[in-house]
Amino acid sequence: MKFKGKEDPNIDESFDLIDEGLRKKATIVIFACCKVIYEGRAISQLDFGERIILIKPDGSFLIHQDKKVDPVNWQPPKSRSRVLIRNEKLFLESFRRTPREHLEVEIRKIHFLNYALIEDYQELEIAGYEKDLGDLIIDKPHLIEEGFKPTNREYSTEHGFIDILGNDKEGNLMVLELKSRKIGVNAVKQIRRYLSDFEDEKNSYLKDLGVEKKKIRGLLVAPKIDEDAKEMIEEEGIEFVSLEPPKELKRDKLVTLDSF
Amino acid sequence: MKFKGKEDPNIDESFDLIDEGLRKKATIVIFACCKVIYEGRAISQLDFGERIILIKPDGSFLIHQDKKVDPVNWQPPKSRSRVLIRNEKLFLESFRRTPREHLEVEIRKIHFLNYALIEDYQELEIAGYEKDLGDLIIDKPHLIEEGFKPTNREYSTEHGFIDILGNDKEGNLMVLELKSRKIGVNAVKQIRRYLSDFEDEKNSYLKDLGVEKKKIRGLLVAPKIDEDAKEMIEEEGIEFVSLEPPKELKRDKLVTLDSF
DNA sequence: ATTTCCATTTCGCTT
DNA sequence: AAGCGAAGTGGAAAT
Repeated sequence: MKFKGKEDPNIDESFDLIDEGLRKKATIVIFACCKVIYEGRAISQLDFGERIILIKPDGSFLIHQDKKVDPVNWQPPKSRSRVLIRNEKLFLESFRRTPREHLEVEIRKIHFLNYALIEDYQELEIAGYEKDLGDLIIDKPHLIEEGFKPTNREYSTEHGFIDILGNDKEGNLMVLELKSRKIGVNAVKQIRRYLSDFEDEKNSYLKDLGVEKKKIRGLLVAPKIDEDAKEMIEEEGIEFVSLEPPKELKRDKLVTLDSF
Repeated sequence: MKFKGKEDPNIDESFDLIDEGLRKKATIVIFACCKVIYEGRAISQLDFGERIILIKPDGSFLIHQDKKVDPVNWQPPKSRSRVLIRNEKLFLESFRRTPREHLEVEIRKIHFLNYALIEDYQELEIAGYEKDLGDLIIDKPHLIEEGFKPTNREYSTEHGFIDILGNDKEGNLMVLELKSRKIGVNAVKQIRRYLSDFEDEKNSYLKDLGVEKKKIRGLLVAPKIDEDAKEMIEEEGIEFVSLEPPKELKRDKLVTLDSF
Protein backbone atom coordinates (compact mmCIF):
# COMPACT_ATOMS: atom_id res chain seq x y z
CA MET A 1 0.00 0.00 0.00
CA LYS A 2 1.28 3.41 -0.93
CA PHE A 3 0.72 6.65 0.92
CA LYS A 4 1.84 10.10 0.03
CA GLY A 5 1.19 13.40 1.73
CA LYS A 6 2.31 16.98 1.73
CA GLU A 7 1.75 19.95 3.98
CA ASP A 8 1.25 23.39 2.47
CA PRO A 9 2.00 22.39 -1.13
CA ASN A 10 2.29 25.18 -3.64
CA ILE A 11 0.05 25.27 -6.67
CA ASP A 12 2.32 23.19 -8.90
CA GLU A 13 3.04 20.58 -6.25
CA SER A 14 -0.69 20.39 -5.56
CA PHE A 15 -1.46 19.88 -9.22
CA ASP A 16 1.14 17.15 -9.58
CA LEU A 17 0.11 15.27 -6.47
CA ILE A 18 -3.59 15.37 -7.24
CA ASP A 19 -3.02 14.43 -10.85
CA GLU A 20 -0.85 11.54 -9.75
CA GLY A 21 -3.46 10.44 -7.22
CA LEU A 22 -6.22 10.53 -9.79
CA ARG A 23 -4.22 8.59 -12.34
CA LYS A 24 -3.33 5.94 -9.78
CA LYS A 25 -6.93 5.72 -8.66
CA ALA A 26 -5.96 6.61 -5.14
CA THR A 27 -8.21 7.88 -2.39
CA ILE A 28 -7.43 11.57 -2.03
CA VAL A 29 -8.02 13.76 1.00
CA ILE A 30 -7.51 17.50 0.83
CA PHE A 31 -7.82 20.12 3.57
CA ALA A 32 -8.32 23.34 1.67
CA CYS A 33 -9.88 26.75 1.36
CA CYS A 34 -12.18 26.47 -1.62
CA LYS A 35 -15.23 27.71 -3.44
CA VAL A 36 -17.74 25.36 -5.04
CA ILE A 37 -20.17 25.60 -7.91
CA TYR A 38 -22.57 22.81 -8.78
CA GLU A 39 -24.85 22.47 -11.77
CA GLY A 40 -27.00 19.47 -12.42
CA ARG A 41 -30.21 18.18 -10.89
CA ALA A 42 -30.16 21.46 -9.00
CA ILE A 43 -27.70 24.33 -9.00
CA SER A 44 -25.69 25.68 -6.09
CA GLN A 45 -22.92 27.94 -5.05
CA LEU A 46 -20.73 27.99 -1.97
CA ASP A 47 -18.28 30.79 -1.29
CA PHE A 48 -14.73 30.32 -0.08
CA GLY A 49 -14.28 28.49 3.19
CA GLU A 50 -12.18 25.80 4.85
CA ARG A 51 -13.30 22.30 3.90
CA ILE A 52 -12.35 18.69 3.48
CA ILE A 53 -12.36 17.30 -0.03
CA LEU A 54 -12.50 13.55 -0.49
CA ILE A 55 -12.08 11.91 -3.88
CA LYS A 56 -12.56 8.16 -4.05
CA PRO A 57 -11.29 5.72 -6.67
CA ASP A 58 -14.86 4.86 -7.70
CA GLY A 59 -15.34 8.47 -8.81
CA SER A 60 -17.24 9.68 -5.76
CA PHE A 61 -16.33 13.27 -4.91
CA LEU A 62 -17.27 14.75 -1.53
CA ILE A 63 -16.85 18.18 -0.03
CA HIS A 64 -17.43 18.35 3.69
CA GLN A 65 -17.91 21.40 5.84
CA ASP A 66 -17.17 21.31 9.57
CA LYS A 67 -20.78 20.37 10.33
CA LYS A 68 -23.31 17.67 9.53
CA VAL A 69 -23.08 14.12 8.28
CA ASP A 70 -23.92 14.93 4.69
CA PRO A 71 -21.40 16.55 2.36
CA VAL A 72 -22.26 20.10 1.32
CA ASN A 73 -21.53 19.22 -2.30
CA TRP A 74 -20.78 15.92 -3.93
CA GLN A 75 -20.74 13.81 -7.04
CA PRO A 76 -21.77 10.15 -7.14
CA PRO A 77 -19.65 7.12 -8.04
CA LYS A 78 -18.47 6.88 -11.66
CA SER A 79 -18.09 10.63 -12.00
CA ARG A 80 -14.92 11.73 -13.77
CA SER A 81 -12.59 14.01 -11.85
CA ARG A 82 -9.72 16.14 -13.02
CA VAL A 83 -7.39 18.81 -11.75
CA LEU A 84 -6.38 21.87 -13.72
CA ILE A 85 -4.72 25.23 -13.48
CA ARG A 86 -6.49 28.15 -15.08
CA ASN A 87 -5.37 31.78 -14.73
CA GLU A 88 -2.81 30.57 -12.21
CA LYS A 89 -5.57 29.19 -10.03
CA LEU A 90 -6.05 25.58 -9.07
CA PHE A 91 -9.36 23.91 -9.92
CA LEU A 92 -10.89 20.54 -9.33
CA GLU A 93 -13.70 19.41 -11.57
CA SER A 94 -16.00 16.45 -11.50
CA PHE A 95 -18.36 15.53 -14.29
CA ARG A 96 -21.14 13.05 -14.73
CA ARG A 97 -23.42 12.10 -17.61
CA THR A 98 -27.03 10.92 -17.11
CA PRO A 99 -27.98 12.98 -15.46
CA ARG A 100 -25.55 15.64 -16.55
CA GLU A 101 -23.92 17.07 -13.46
CA HIS A 102 -20.87 19.20 -12.99
CA LEU A 103 -18.94 20.27 -9.92
CA GLU A 104 -16.27 22.94 -9.99
CA VAL A 105 -14.00 23.57 -7.02
CA GLU A 106 -11.76 26.59 -7.03
CA ILE A 107 -8.94 26.14 -4.57
CA ARG A 108 -7.33 29.15 -2.95
CA LYS A 109 -5.04 27.30 -0.56
CA ILE A 110 -4.29 23.71 0.27
CA HIS A 111 -3.23 23.00 3.85
CA PHE A 112 -2.85 19.25 3.63
CA LEU A 113 -2.97 16.87 0.74
CA ASN A 114 -2.86 13.10 1.15
CA TYR A 115 -3.51 10.22 -1.08
CA ALA A 116 -3.43 6.50 -0.47
CA LEU A 117 -3.85 3.45 -2.65
CA ILE A 118 -6.42 1.54 -0.69
CA GLU A 119 -8.78 -1.20 -1.65
CA ASP A 120 -11.29 -2.14 0.97
CA TYR A 121 -13.18 -5.29 0.13
CA GLN A 122 -14.69 -5.69 3.56
CA GLU A 123 -18.43 -5.43 3.53
CA LEU A 124 -20.57 -4.12 6.30
CA GLU A 125 -22.64 -6.70 8.07
CA ILE A 126 -25.77 -5.14 9.37
CA ALA A 127 -28.90 -6.34 11.06
CA GLY A 128 -31.99 -4.89 12.63
CA TYR A 129 -34.30 -3.64 9.94
CA GLU A 130 -37.28 -4.64 7.87
CA LYS A 131 -35.66 -7.37 5.83
CA ASP A 132 -34.40 -9.05 8.97
CA LEU A 133 -37.86 -8.86 10.49
CA GLY A 134 -39.26 -10.58 7.39
CA ASP A 135 -36.54 -13.24 7.50
CA LEU A 136 -37.38 -13.87 11.12
CA ILE A 137 -41.08 -14.33 10.41
CA ILE A 138 -40.46 -16.70 7.51
CA ASP A 139 -38.08 -18.65 9.70
CA LYS A 140 -40.27 -18.68 12.81
CA PRO A 141 -43.88 -18.08 11.77
CA HIS A 142 -45.18 -18.98 15.20
CA LEU A 143 -43.86 -15.64 16.42
CA ILE A 144 -46.87 -14.15 14.62
CA GLU A 145 -49.22 -16.75 16.04
CA GLU A 146 -49.59 -20.47 16.50
CA GLY A 147 -50.40 -22.11 13.17
CA PHE A 148 -49.45 -19.19 10.93
CA LYS A 149 -48.12 -20.32 7.54
CA PRO A 150 -46.46 -17.76 5.26
CA THR A 151 -47.21 -18.38 1.58
CA ASN A 152 -45.84 -15.38 -0.31
CA ARG A 153 -43.26 -12.71 0.21
CA GLU A 154 -43.22 -9.37 -1.60
CA TYR A 155 -46.55 -10.27 -3.17
CA SER A 156 -47.28 -7.80 -5.95
CA THR A 157 -50.65 -6.02 -6.08
CA GLU A 158 -52.05 -3.02 -7.83
CA HIS A 159 -51.19 -0.83 -4.87
CA GLY A 160 -47.70 -2.14 -4.25
CA PHE A 161 -46.00 -5.06 -2.59
CA ILE A 162 -47.43 -6.89 0.38
CA ASP A 163 -44.54 -7.81 2.66
CA ILE A 164 -45.84 -11.24 3.64
CA LEU A 165 -48.98 -13.17 2.74
CA GLY A 166 -50.04 -16.33 4.55
CA ASN A 167 -52.80 -18.31 6.20
CA ASP A 168 -53.81 -18.83 9.79
CA LYS A 169 -54.64 -22.27 11.08
CA GLU A 170 -58.27 -21.91 9.95
CA GLY A 171 -57.12 -21.13 6.45
CA ASN A 172 -57.98 -17.44 6.58
CA LEU A 173 -55.84 -15.19 4.46
CA MET A 174 -53.38 -13.05 6.39
CA VAL A 175 -51.88 -9.87 5.02
CA LEU A 176 -48.76 -8.77 6.90
CA GLU A 177 -47.23 -5.32 6.71
CA LEU A 178 -43.83 -4.99 8.38
CA LYS A 179 -42.03 -1.99 9.78
CA SER A 180 -38.61 -2.07 11.39
CA ARG A 181 -39.30 0.92 13.63
CA LYS A 182 -42.81 2.08 14.36
CA ILE A 183 -46.26 1.69 12.82
CA GLY A 184 -47.64 5.10 11.92
CA VAL A 185 -50.85 6.22 10.28
CA ASN A 186 -49.31 5.74 6.83
CA ALA A 187 -48.66 2.07 7.45
CA VAL A 188 -52.30 1.61 8.43
CA LYS A 189 -53.47 3.34 5.28
CA GLN A 190 -51.15 1.14 3.26
CA ILE A 191 -52.40 -2.15 4.65
CA ARG A 192 -55.96 -0.84 4.37
CA ARG A 193 -55.44 -0.42 0.64
CA TYR A 194 -54.13 -3.97 0.33
CA LEU A 195 -57.10 -5.28 2.27
CA SER A 196 -59.59 -3.40 0.15
CA ASP A 197 -58.03 -5.05 -2.90
CA PHE A 198 -58.76 -8.46 -1.49
CA GLU A 199 -62.20 -7.57 -0.23
CA ASP A 200 -63.22 -6.40 -3.66
CA GLU A 201 -65.26 -9.21 -5.24
CA LYS A 202 -64.10 -8.31 -8.69
CA ASN A 203 -60.60 -9.00 -7.58
CA SER A 204 -59.15 -12.33 -8.52
CA TYR A 205 -56.31 -12.57 -6.06
CA LEU A 206 -58.31 -14.89 -3.85
CA LYS A 207 -58.93 -17.32 -6.63
CA ASP A 208 -55.27 -17.14 -7.62
CA LEU A 209 -54.45 -18.28 -4.15
CA GLY A 210 -57.24 -20.82 -3.94
CA VAL A 211 -58.67 -19.04 -0.94
CA GLU A 212 -62.37 -18.41 -1.22
CA LYS A 213 -65.08 -17.51 1.26
CA LYS A 214 -62.56 -17.12 4.04
CA LYS A 215 -61.85 -14.18 6.28
CA ILE A 216 -59.09 -11.75 5.47
CA ARG A 217 -56.97 -10.59 8.37
CA GLY A 218 -54.69 -7.59 8.26
CA LEU A 219 -51.67 -7.62 10.56
CA LEU A 220 -49.17 -4.88 11.23
CA VAL A 221 -45.87 -6.15 12.58
CA ALA A 222 -43.34 -3.81 14.18
CA PRO A 223 -41.63 -3.14 17.50
CA LYS A 224 -44.10 -0.34 18.30
CA ILE A 225 -47.22 1.38 17.13
CA ASP A 226 -48.06 5.02 17.64
CA GLU A 227 -51.24 6.21 19.32
CA ASP A 228 -53.06 7.48 16.22
CA ALA A 229 -52.38 4.28 14.34
CA LYS A 230 -53.55 2.23 17.29
CA GLU A 231 -56.91 4.00 17.32
CA MET A 232 -57.29 3.52 13.59
CA ILE A 233 -56.69 -0.21 13.64
CA GLU A 234 -59.03 -0.73 16.58
CA GLU A 235 -61.82 0.85 14.58
CA GLU A 236 -61.05 -1.22 11.53
CA GLY A 237 -60.28 -4.62 12.96
CA ILE A 238 -56.69 -4.63 11.83
CA GLU A 239 -54.37 -6.42 14.21
CA PHE A 240 -50.98 -5.47 15.57
CA VAL A 241 -48.20 -7.83 16.56
CA SER A 242 -45.23 -6.43 18.42
CA LEU A 243 -41.98 -7.92 17.15
CA GLU A 244 -38.44 -6.56 17.18
CA PRO A 245 -36.25 -7.04 14.11
CA PRO A 246 -33.51 -9.39 15.22
CA LYS A 247 -30.36 -7.45 15.96
CA GLU A 248 -28.07 -10.33 15.23
CA LEU A 249 -25.30 -10.56 12.71
CA LYS A 250 -24.99 -13.72 10.66
CA ARG A 251 -21.51 -14.64 11.70
CA ASP A 252 -22.18 -13.58 15.21
CA LYS A 253 -18.93 -12.89 16.90
CA LEU A 254 -20.16 -9.55 18.11
CA VAL A 255 -19.35 -8.84 21.72
CA THR A 256 -21.76 -6.56 23.52
CA LEU A 257 -20.26 -3.14 23.85
CA ASP A 258 -19.29 -1.90 27.26
CA SER A 259 -21.42 0.98 28.38
CA PHE A 260 -19.81 4.24 27.42
CA MET B 1 -6.09 28.89 11.84
CA LYS B 2 -4.09 25.99 13.17
CA PHE B 3 -3.18 22.85 11.36
CA LYS B 4 -1.32 19.85 12.63
CA GLY B 5 -0.50 16.60 10.94
CA LYS B 6 1.61 13.52 11.36
CA GLU B 7 2.56 10.63 9.17
CA ASP B 8 2.77 7.13 10.64
CA PRO B 9 2.30 8.18 14.26
CA ASN B 10 2.80 5.51 16.89
CA ILE B 11 -0.01 4.64 19.27
CA ASP B 12 0.91 7.21 21.92
CA GLU B 13 1.42 10.02 19.41
CA SER B 14 -1.88 9.10 17.84
CA PHE B 15 -3.66 9.19 21.16
CA ASP B 16 -2.19 12.57 22.05
CA LEU B 17 -2.94 14.17 18.70
CA ILE B 18 -6.52 12.91 18.55
CA ASP B 19 -7.15 13.82 22.15
CA GLU B 20 -5.77 17.30 21.50
CA GLY B 21 -7.89 17.64 18.36
CA LEU B 22 -11.04 16.58 20.18
CA ARG B 23 -10.41 18.97 23.08
CA LYS B 24 -9.77 21.87 20.71
CA LYS B 25 -12.87 21.01 18.73
CA ALA B 26 -10.85 20.60 15.58
CA THR B 27 -11.84 18.82 12.42
CA ILE B 28 -9.92 15.56 12.41
CA VAL B 29 -9.05 13.41 9.41
CA ILE B 30 -7.48 10.00 9.85
CA PHE B 31 -6.30 7.53 7.23
CA ALA B 32 -6.23 4.23 9.07
CA CYS B 33 -6.71 0.50 9.11
CA CYS B 34 -9.62 -0.04 11.43
CA LYS B 35 -12.49 -2.25 12.48
CA VAL B 36 -15.91 -0.85 13.34
CA ILE B 37 -18.76 -1.96 15.56
CA TYR B 38 -22.05 -0.09 15.71
CA GLU B 39 -24.98 -0.61 18.04
CA GLY B 40 -28.06 1.56 18.01
CA ARG B 41 -31.02 1.80 15.67
CA ALA B 42 -29.52 -1.26 14.03
CA ILE B 43 -26.35 -3.17 14.72
CA SER B 44 -23.38 -3.65 12.42
CA GLN B 45 -19.87 -4.90 12.17
CA LEU B 46 -17.10 -4.15 9.72
CA ASP B 47 -13.81 -6.01 9.77
CA PHE B 48 -10.38 -4.43 9.45
CA GLY B 49 -9.75 -2.42 6.33
CA GLU B 50 -8.23 0.85 5.13
CA ARG B 51 -10.58 3.79 5.64
CA ILE B 52 -10.93 7.50 6.14
CA ILE B 53 -12.21 8.68 9.49
CA LEU B 54 -13.60 12.19 9.75
CA ILE B 55 -14.54 13.73 13.08
CA LYS B 56 -16.17 17.15 12.98
CA PRO B 57 -16.39 19.75 15.74
CA ASP B 58 -20.19 19.43 15.82
CA GLY B 59 -19.82 15.82 16.93
CA SER B 60 -20.42 14.21 13.54
CA PHE B 61 -18.28 11.12 13.09
CA LEU B 62 -17.88 9.55 9.66
CA ILE B 63 -16.08 6.46 8.43
CA HIS B 64 -15.65 6.28 4.67
CA GLN B 65 -14.62 3.32 2.59
CA ASP B 66 -13.05 3.77 -0.84
CA LYS B 67 -16.47 3.57 -2.49
CA LYS B 68 -19.80 5.32 -2.43
CA VAL B 69 -21.00 8.71 -1.31
CA ASP B 70 -22.39 7.54 2.00
CA PRO B 71 -20.19 6.70 4.94
CA VAL B 72 -20.13 3.02 5.87
CA ASN B 73 -20.63 3.96 9.51
CA TRP B 74 -21.31 7.27 11.17
CA GLN B 75 -22.67 9.17 14.11
CA PRO B 76 -24.78 12.31 13.79
CA PRO B 77 -23.99 15.82 15.09
CA LYS B 78 -23.88 16.24 18.88
CA SER B 79 -22.46 12.79 19.41
CA ARG B 80 -19.65 12.64 21.97
CA SER B 81 -16.33 11.25 20.76
CA ARG B 82 -13.35 10.06 22.69
CA VAL B 83 -10.07 8.29 22.13
CA LEU B 84 -8.69 5.61 24.39
CA ILE B 85 -6.07 2.92 24.69
CA ARG B 86 -7.19 -0.47 25.92
CA ASN B 87 -4.97 -3.55 26.01
CA GLU B 88 -2.35 -1.49 24.14
CA LYS B 89 -4.79 -0.95 21.29
CA LEU B 90 -6.10 2.38 20.11
CA PHE B 91 -9.87 2.90 20.05
CA LEU B 92 -12.16 5.68 18.98
CA GLU B 93 -15.65 5.78 20.43
CA SER B 94 -18.65 7.91 19.68
CA PHE B 95 -21.79 7.94 21.75
CA ARG B 96 -25.23 9.44 21.37
CA ARG B 97 -28.35 9.53 23.54
CA THR B 98 -31.87 9.54 22.07
CA PRO B 99 -31.71 7.34 20.35
CA ARG B 100 -28.93 5.51 22.14
CA GLU B 101 -26.20 4.79 19.63
CA HIS B 102 -22.65 3.73 20.01
CA LEU B 103 -19.77 3.42 17.58
CA GLU B 104 -16.52 1.70 18.38
CA VAL B 105 -13.52 1.92 16.10
CA GLU B 106 -10.53 -0.27 16.76
CA ILE B 107 -7.47 1.14 15.06
CA ARG B 108 -4.67 -1.17 14.01
CA LYS B 109 -2.55 1.37 12.18
CA ILE B 110 -2.75 5.08 11.43
CA HIS B 111 -1.11 6.20 8.19
CA PHE B 112 -1.99 9.86 8.33
CA LEU B 113 -3.51 11.98 11.02
CA ASN B 114 -4.45 15.63 10.50
CA TYR B 115 -6.47 18.07 12.40
CA ALA B 116 -7.40 21.67 11.69
CA LEU B 117 -9.25 24.35 13.56
CA ILE B 118 -11.72 25.46 10.96
CA GLU B 119 -14.97 27.31 11.19
CA ASP B 120 -16.92 27.56 8.01
CA TYR B 121 -19.85 29.94 8.21
CA GLN B 122 -20.51 29.97 4.51
CA GLU B 123 -23.88 28.59 3.65
CA LEU B 124 -24.75 26.76 0.49
CA GLU B 125 -27.02 28.63 -1.86
CA ILE B 126 -29.10 26.24 -3.80
CA ALA B 127 -31.97 26.36 -6.25
CA GLY B 128 -33.87 24.07 -8.51
CA TYR B 129 -36.20 21.95 -6.47
CA GLU B 130 -39.82 21.67 -5.49
CA LYS B 131 -39.97 24.72 -3.26
CA ASP B 132 -38.56 26.90 -6.03
CA LEU B 133 -41.11 25.57 -8.44
CA GLY B 134 -43.88 26.48 -5.98
CA ASP B 135 -42.44 29.96 -5.45
CA LEU B 136 -42.36 30.46 -9.18
CA ILE B 137 -46.01 29.48 -9.61
CA ILE B 138 -47.18 31.71 -6.78
CA ASP B 139 -45.16 34.54 -8.28
CA LYS B 140 -46.19 33.94 -11.90
CA PRO B 141 -49.46 31.99 -11.92
CA HIS B 142 -49.96 32.60 -15.63
CA LEU B 143 -47.21 30.04 -16.24
CA ILE B 144 -49.83 27.45 -15.31
CA GLU B 145 -52.45 29.07 -17.50
CA GLU B 146 -54.02 32.42 -18.24
CA GLY B 147 -56.31 33.43 -15.41
CA PHE B 148 -55.06 30.93 -12.85
CA LYS B 149 -55.30 32.26 -9.27
CA PRO B 150 -53.55 30.36 -6.46
CA THR B 151 -55.51 30.46 -3.20
CA ASN B 152 -53.74 28.06 -0.84
CA ARG B 153 -50.33 26.56 -0.44
CA GLU B 154 -49.62 23.37 1.48
CA TYR B 155 -53.34 22.89 1.95
CA SER B 156 -53.91 20.16 4.52
CA THR B 157 -56.23 17.25 3.75
CA GLU B 158 -56.86 13.83 5.19
CA HIS B 159 -54.44 12.32 2.72
CA GLY B 160 -51.65 14.86 3.09
CA PHE B 161 -50.76 18.30 1.86
CA ILE B 162 -51.82 19.64 -1.49
CA ASP B 163 -48.96 21.69 -2.88
CA ILE B 164 -51.06 24.47 -4.39
CA LEU B 165 -54.82 25.05 -4.56
CA GLY B 166 -56.39 27.70 -6.76
CA ASN B 167 -59.06 28.60 -9.27
CA ASP B 168 -59.13 28.92 -13.00
CA LYS B 169 -60.73 31.89 -14.67
CA GLU B 170 -64.14 30.16 -14.64
CA GLY B 171 -63.87 29.64 -10.91
CA ASN B 172 -63.22 25.92 -11.11
CA LEU B 173 -61.13 24.47 -8.33
CA MET B 174 -57.59 23.53 -9.33
CA VAL B 175 -55.49 21.03 -7.40
CA LEU B 176 -51.78 21.26 -8.23
CA GLU B 177 -49.22 18.63 -7.40
CA LEU B 178 -45.61 19.68 -7.96
CA LYS B 179 -42.50 17.65 -8.61
CA SER B 180 -39.05 19.07 -9.16
CA ARG B 181 -37.94 16.18 -11.37
CA LYS B 182 -40.40 13.89 -13.03
CA ILE B 183 -44.02 12.85 -12.59
CA GLY B 184 -44.23 9.15 -11.98
CA VAL B 185 -47.11 6.82 -11.31
CA ASN B 186 -46.93 7.60 -7.60
CA ALA B 187 -47.53 11.29 -8.16
CA VAL B 188 -50.64 10.45 -10.18
CA LYS B 189 -51.94 8.21 -7.41
CA GLN B 190 -51.29 10.98 -4.93
CA ILE B 191 -53.20 13.66 -6.79
CA ARG B 192 -55.95 11.13 -7.50
CA ARG B 193 -56.42 10.70 -3.76
CA TYR B 194 -56.67 14.45 -3.27
CA LEU B 195 -59.21 14.70 -6.06
CA SER B 196 -61.32 11.89 -4.66
CA ASP B 197 -61.46 13.82 -1.41
CA PHE B 198 -62.95 16.79 -3.18
CA GLU B 199 -65.26 14.77 -5.33
CA ASP B 200 -66.82 13.09 -2.33
CA GLU B 201 -70.08 14.89 -1.67
CA LYS B 202 -69.85 14.25 2.04
CA ASN B 203 -66.67 16.20 2.07
CA SER B 204 -66.84 19.77 3.21
CA TYR B 205 -63.69 21.15 1.66
CA LEU B 206 -65.62 22.72 -1.16
CA LYS B 207 -67.88 24.59 1.21
CA ASP B 208 -64.88 25.70 3.24
CA LEU B 209 -63.51 27.23 0.12
CA GLY B 210 -66.85 28.61 -1.07
CA VAL B 211 -66.56 26.58 -4.23
CA GLU B 212 -69.70 24.63 -5.02
CA LYS B 213 -71.03 23.00 -8.13
CA LYS B 214 -67.90 23.75 -10.03
CA LYS B 215 -65.50 21.43 -11.80
CA ILE B 216 -62.43 20.14 -10.07
CA ARG B 217 -59.27 20.04 -12.14
CA GLY B 218 -56.19 18.08 -11.19
CA LEU B 219 -52.86 19.37 -12.51
CA LEU B 220 -49.45 17.79 -12.28
CA VAL B 221 -46.61 20.26 -12.64
CA ALA B 222 -43.05 19.12 -13.31
CA PRO B 223 -40.32 19.33 -15.96
CA LYS B 224 -41.26 15.90 -17.29
CA ILE B 225 -43.71 13.07 -16.98
CA ASP B 226 -42.99 9.42 -17.57
CA GLU B 227 -44.86 7.27 -20.03
CA ASP B 228 -46.90 5.23 -17.55
CA ALA B 229 -48.02 8.33 -15.70
CA LYS B 230 -48.95 10.00 -18.98
CA GLU B 231 -51.25 7.13 -19.90
CA MET B 232 -52.85 7.20 -16.48
CA ILE B 233 -53.67 10.89 -16.54
CA GLU B 234 -55.08 10.70 -20.04
CA GLU B 235 -57.56 8.09 -18.89
CA GLU B 236 -58.53 10.07 -15.85
CA GLY B 237 -58.68 13.62 -17.15
CA ILE B 238 -55.82 14.84 -15.02
CA GLU B 239 -53.74 17.51 -16.71
CA PHE B 240 -50.00 17.94 -16.96
CA VAL B 241 -48.13 21.24 -17.21
CA SER B 242 -44.45 21.15 -18.05
CA LEU B 243 -42.49 23.61 -15.93
CA GLU B 244 -38.87 23.65 -14.81
CA PRO B 245 -38.01 24.70 -11.28
CA PRO B 246 -36.08 27.95 -11.66
CA LYS B 247 -32.38 27.21 -11.41
CA GLU B 248 -31.43 30.65 -10.25
CA LEU B 249 -29.62 31.62 -7.11
CA LYS B 250 -30.89 34.61 -5.20
CA ARG B 251 -27.73 36.66 -5.40
CA ASP B 252 -27.13 35.59 -8.90
CA LYS B 253 -23.50 35.99 -9.70
CA LEU B 254 -23.27 32.52 -11.05
CA VAL B 255 -21.44 32.22 -14.32
CA THR B 256 -22.43 29.34 -16.52
CA LEU B 257 -19.86 26.60 -16.34
CA ASP B 258 -17.74 25.91 -19.33
CA SER B 259 -18.47 22.54 -20.83
CA PHE B 260 -16.20 19.92 -19.35
C1' DA C 1 -39.17 17.05 21.74
C1' DT C 2 -41.95 15.09 18.06
C1' DT C 3 -43.90 14.90 13.52
C1' DT C 4 -43.83 15.55 8.72
C1' DC C 5 -41.98 15.79 4.29
C1' DC C 6 -38.23 16.94 0.91
C1' DA C 7 -33.74 15.46 -1.07
C1' DT C 8 -28.62 16.89 -6.45
C1' DT C 9 -31.65 11.86 -1.37
C1' DT C 10 -28.27 7.25 -1.90
C1' DC C 11 -28.39 2.47 -2.54
C1' DG C 12 -29.70 -2.05 -3.73
C1' DC C 13 -32.68 -5.00 -6.34
C1' DT C 14 -35.71 -6.28 -10.03
C1' DT C 15 -37.56 -5.68 -14.63
C1' DA D 1 -31.41 1.92 -18.11
C1' DA D 2 -35.50 2.65 -15.49
C1' DG D 3 -38.50 1.82 -11.63
C1' DC D 4 -39.47 0.74 -6.88
C1' DG D 5 -38.85 0.75 -1.91
C1' DA D 6 -35.93 0.93 2.27
C1' DA D 7 -32.64 3.56 5.08
C1' DG D 8 -29.05 3.42 11.53
C1' DT D 9 -31.94 7.57 5.85
C1' DG D 10 -30.33 13.19 7.05
C1' DG D 11 -32.09 17.67 7.57
C1' DA D 12 -35.40 21.52 7.94
C1' DA D 13 -39.61 23.43 9.20
C1' DA D 14 -43.74 23.26 11.71
C1' DT D 15 -46.25 21.78 15.87
